[in-house]
Amino acid sequence: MSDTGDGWCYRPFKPVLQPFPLMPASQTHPHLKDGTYQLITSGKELESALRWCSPSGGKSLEQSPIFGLDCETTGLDPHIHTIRLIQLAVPDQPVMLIDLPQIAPCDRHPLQQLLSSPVLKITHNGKFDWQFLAQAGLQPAPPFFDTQLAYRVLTAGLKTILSLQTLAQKLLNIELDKTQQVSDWSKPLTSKQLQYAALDAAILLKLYPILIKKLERSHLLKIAQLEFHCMPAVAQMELNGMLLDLSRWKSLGAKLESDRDAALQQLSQLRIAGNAQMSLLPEMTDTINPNSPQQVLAALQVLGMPVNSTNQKELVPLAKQYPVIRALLDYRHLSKITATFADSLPKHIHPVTARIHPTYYQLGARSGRFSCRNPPLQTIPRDAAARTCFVAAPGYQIVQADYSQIELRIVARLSGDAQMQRAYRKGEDLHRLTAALVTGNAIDAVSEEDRRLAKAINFGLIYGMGAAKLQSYAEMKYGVTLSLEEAKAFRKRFFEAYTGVAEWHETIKRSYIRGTKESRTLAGRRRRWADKPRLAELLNHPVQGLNADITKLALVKLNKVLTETGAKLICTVHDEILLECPVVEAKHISYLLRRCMVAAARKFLRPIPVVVDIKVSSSWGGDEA
DNA sequence: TCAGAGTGCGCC
DNA sequence: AAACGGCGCACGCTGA
Repeated sequence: MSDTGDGWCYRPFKPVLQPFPLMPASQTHPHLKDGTYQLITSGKELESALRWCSPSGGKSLEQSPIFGLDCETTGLDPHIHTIRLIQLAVPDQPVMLIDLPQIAPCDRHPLQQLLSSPVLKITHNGKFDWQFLAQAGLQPAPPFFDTQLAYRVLTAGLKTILSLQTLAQKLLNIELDKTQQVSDWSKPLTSKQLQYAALDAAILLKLYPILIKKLERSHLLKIAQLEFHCMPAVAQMELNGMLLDLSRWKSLGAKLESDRDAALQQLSQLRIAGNAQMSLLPEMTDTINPNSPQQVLAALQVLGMPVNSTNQKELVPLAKQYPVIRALLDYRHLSKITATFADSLPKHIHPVTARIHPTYYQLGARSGRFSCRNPPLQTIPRDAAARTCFVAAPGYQIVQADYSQIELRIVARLSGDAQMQRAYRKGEDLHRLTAALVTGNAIDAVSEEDRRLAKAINFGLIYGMGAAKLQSYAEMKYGVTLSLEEAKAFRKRFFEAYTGVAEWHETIKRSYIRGTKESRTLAGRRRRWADKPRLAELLNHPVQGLNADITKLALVKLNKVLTETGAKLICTVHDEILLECPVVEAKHISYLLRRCMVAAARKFLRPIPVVVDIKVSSSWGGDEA
């Protein structure tokens, strides 16, 4: 699909706003007049139901503008469980309940045709239905309208429950009884189950016009459509999963565990508090649990160390002076990695696919970013030792692409800062430039340490970090020691050098003072606050949110161009996209990936140039040694 | 005993 | 006046 020229380059659907008449009265549900259904249990019934109007008569279902789509399944895992019932709710018709297991695969063609037609499909958490339908060979095609995503787009930032039940109650004032949801869908279906299933799909048709109006009134229809178009990509990404080299991972885990134990050994030998030893054995008396912040803090204070907390921020500056603190930090790090990653990842290897399939929530973060869990692939340690364990299947390669300094480029775009814009247009290194500007050195004379300092300054100060925090942030993340006075001075010079950024901050500060309770990205995404936002949140959302908008647009573009290839989307981490593709296609896929990502970002960043770094290798962390 | 808030830290 | 944001998970601890 080519660029429509209106700022988006996927096909928008036309909202269908004409009201549809209520269906025949149902005796079984007092609140709804349209709970009637038609149970379809054979190929013959399916065929006649899907063209209930003769060709000479009225329109066929495919010409119907919309239908509500829902599935009941035998469980939650699309690699293991299967569809029991497909519900299609069409305006003016009884809900069609298709008992899929009873329809022979060769008789499913009319259904396949319907689902792959460009009719608007209304779903609630359609990612779930998409995955089960795809696994059944019935992959539904866009356009989609997802009531859950729509409601999240409308309420982003607020604590809101997103169940269909809640939406029905809030938007339609209908109480849905969900007790049947967890009933046994593998046995012959009861009329209660059928009634429940029909109602779920019928409700979607009712929610749709209400949500459309709300989205339009809030100028959020485009963002919602971006999310809807993104949904199939996310659904497919979850199905694809990632391949973990288990033996490699286990030997890494073993090494980390022995390193951890060595750090603990060192810690106990240092005898940090009288008789008390650091020990992992809680049944021993007189021991300190090194995993207990409380106990560790007490022990450090007994030793007379000037700490009020045991977090990294406090400890890192002391590590050079006290070997015991160094050992504690080493232990903490290794303990964290082994507990959170080494031990847990193998548990997530899927029994059927032998791959890892996390759950991605495309609106999991208030900013519009993805969140990811079970396992959180977005937080895998970035060192090569860990990431080389995520490998391509035999005959495949991993194509990894990430935006270079996307958040800083967004700041340059949003603030219009002349200095930043010029630097980016000339292809300069912005961290080097910042280093030169705050230290007063020539740009060619910037040392590596200065550049690390500048990174801390750039990433910290754009979101309004104060001098004290900059000081500890530079120390902790970049190993650069600053006095508070230096931190203050650098902060001052940063805003003197980047006056556009200072003005941009001022603009946001004014809306903050006026008491604004919402923020918009350049693409129109909105974040709301129930109470007064913090200034830093208002500074952050336009940047982090636009990053999310851009990455999602890239995914949408990508999904379109990958269909004819052997490439699979396997992971996304905020400004990064991972594909797995046959070795012979790697070069072509790299080209497509870069093109999609650059096009998506350019849409919003122009005139700031966009840079996408791409690596092709046998693993996420590059080619193994 | 167990849910839940709190601390701390992995990532971007 | 001063203020960096967004996540998920493991852990120890608290309190009903």
